[in-house]
Amino acid sequence: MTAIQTARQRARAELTSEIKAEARRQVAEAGAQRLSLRAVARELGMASSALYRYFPSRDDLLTVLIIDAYDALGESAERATAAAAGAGADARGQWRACCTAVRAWALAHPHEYALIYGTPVPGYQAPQETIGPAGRVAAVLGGLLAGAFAARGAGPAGSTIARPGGAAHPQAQASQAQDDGDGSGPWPHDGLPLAAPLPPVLREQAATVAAAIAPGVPGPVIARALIAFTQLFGMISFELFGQLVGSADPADAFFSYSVDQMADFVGL
Amino acid sequence: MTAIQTARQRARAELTSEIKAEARRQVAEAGAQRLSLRAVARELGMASSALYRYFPSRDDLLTVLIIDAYDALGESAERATAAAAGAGADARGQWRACCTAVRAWALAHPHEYALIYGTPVPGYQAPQETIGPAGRVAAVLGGLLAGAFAARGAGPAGSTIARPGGAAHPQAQASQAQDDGDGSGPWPHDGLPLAAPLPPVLREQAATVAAAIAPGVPGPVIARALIAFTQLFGMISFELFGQLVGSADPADAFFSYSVDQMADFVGL
DNA sequence: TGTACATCAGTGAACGCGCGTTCACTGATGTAC
DNA sequence: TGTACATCAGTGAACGCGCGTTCACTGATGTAC
Repeated sequence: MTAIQTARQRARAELTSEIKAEARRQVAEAGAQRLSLRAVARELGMASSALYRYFPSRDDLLTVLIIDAYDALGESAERATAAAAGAGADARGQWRACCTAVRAWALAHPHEYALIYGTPVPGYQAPQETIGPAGRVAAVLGGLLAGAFAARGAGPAGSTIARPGGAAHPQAQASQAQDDGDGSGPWPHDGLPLAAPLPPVLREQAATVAAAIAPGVPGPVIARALIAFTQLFGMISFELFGQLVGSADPADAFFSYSVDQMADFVGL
Repeated sequence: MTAIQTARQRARAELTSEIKAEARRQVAEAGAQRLSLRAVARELGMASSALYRYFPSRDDLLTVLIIDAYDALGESAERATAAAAGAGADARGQWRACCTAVRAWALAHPHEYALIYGTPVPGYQAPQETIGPAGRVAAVLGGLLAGAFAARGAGPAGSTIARPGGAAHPQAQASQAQDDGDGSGPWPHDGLPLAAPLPPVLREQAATVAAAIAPGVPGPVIARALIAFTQLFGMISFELFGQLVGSADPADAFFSYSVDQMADFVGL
């Protein structure tokens, strides 16, 4: 158990990743349900039974691929967001960058996208380990909201990421996560009233989400962010799965427009 | 070819629908990819080869099930909307009824929902016949918008479906489908500016959609309706596919809130 | 009304395929003394 | 440093399964004269 790996350990690590790579290749090419241990083994020039030294079953291999896909998507979103921030983009610009990266990744890896956001494999139960990676995109967007909210709450002096046309409300204070009441606060909603107060159940769910990934953001904004989040993935799924044929296909313009509208919607 | 069916014709019609029913049962229970011609034949007590007298291939049987699923969902949405209208609901109430019916159907028939809105079966190409049934829900919502828009454009006298709190703009006229410019018109947007004019591609796509299912509704409203539409199905898919676990699950409150927000968003 | 023929439903065997997983085994690598 | 033993990777055959589809066939139903 030293830092120096034995030859065996190195070989094992290498083969493990070769198996994953080949499996990923098959999923990318033909979809998750066509993933076959025998085909992977064949391609790697080994007996199919040998794979069982590395993965206890097909489902376990699938789980690893799912985690990898979530991670790849999450990393792509994080990178794009950070790059936008580095280039001086405000919160809205970063939101755009994140959403655009998610779509770009999905278009580039449609079967891997389907693996994580499409129909779940029947009988397959996502294990605990997938939860973290699955939340990375949400964490990025939640972080953006939290950052923007904190900056605005701090007043004009701290409003480096305030939207050019957006009217900050300097009189308000930054709220905490439990301040998820009616959403009246420092948030410029582009004139859109956050009218409907959250029903109790949603209020608590929003508080949980806020505590996890968007501290300080009030409940109604979280609720809207959830709406924007489901819209984002709904739109991408529709595009990939052919549901936009006959309406917004090709979807570039619609996507771009939607992202803008949803950024308005959440108050960025 | 008379109206009177021969015994053969009656038997054929009956068996055809029995096959479909059994196939539907299997899909409902285990998902589309588990649908097996042999299992269907087994359950019906006949040789598997006999099915080929009724359906030329497994894919054709699947296509029929897909069409049936679209039709069942569409009919459910249409019924609920009509019932709401019959009960005196305004356009917004009908919109709610339609969305709620879609979700209810999806929750009651998760595998059939996945069959039509989940990951497409690899290699399967949806044939022309699916297009009509696939558009029924969209047609309902488009019709609601068109009706509401026409009523408001006609002024207060015709505003039988005007929203109680909604401010109609009596000075404006009902626009035609090609009046899809900046969205300034008789539409009360709850203070939300339809600021961003549509880019050319989206503008044309919106005009096509409007011409098909929502005549007279301006482009920006169509674009927002498309956003609401993708949000609706994105949210339902997330709920069914387990993506809301840890945030808005159970999703009843979130769903209801979202429908309200999106009704505001499209100006109902 | 009766007969000859065509149409069609349904059968059962077979083709050819691929899959996940298990198991007893060989031989190489690593480890403890 | 060398030896005895334990660990582990990989093999190849086999189990048991299910699938979609084809084909030659039998026998019943329908039709034309």
